[in-house]
Amino acid sequence: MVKQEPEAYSFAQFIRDKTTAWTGVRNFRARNFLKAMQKGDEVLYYHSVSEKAVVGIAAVVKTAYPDPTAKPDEKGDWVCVNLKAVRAFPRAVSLDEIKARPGLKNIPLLRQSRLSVMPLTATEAKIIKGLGES
DNA sequence: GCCAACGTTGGC
DNA sequence: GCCAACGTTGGC
Repeated sequence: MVKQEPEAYSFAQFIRDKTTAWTGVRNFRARNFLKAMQKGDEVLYYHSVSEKAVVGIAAVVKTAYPDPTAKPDEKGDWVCVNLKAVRAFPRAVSLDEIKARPGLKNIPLLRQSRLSVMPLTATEAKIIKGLGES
């Protein structure tokens, strides 16, 4: 799952762009999760702050490579991945709904709200997709 | 290498 | 707009 403020880069914009480079991640843990992404992996797209809901699905089209927006003197080897927008959910899955699901109690989104890139188990992803596409 | 101070993020 | 949580920075 990746997280983004809709004011900064909304899923609607992402759909229009079709693909995007997921750059600008400057957190070590988030970076490690970026590096772990495999081509074809599904990515849930969460709108933070003003909307607080999972709004759609994307997919990894290119695995981690050096982030072109990172300055050479910035410490850490920052990476980005390329994502493609797959589809918007017919119905956004709100943070409240996620909190209400016992099966989603342990997702990093709830446990560590500031992490911008995080892994989900297959089961967790399935529950959220089930809600969003029902 | 520890820890206080500060900045940022994100939920409320 | 506030504040808690977290990460980062800098003094010691």
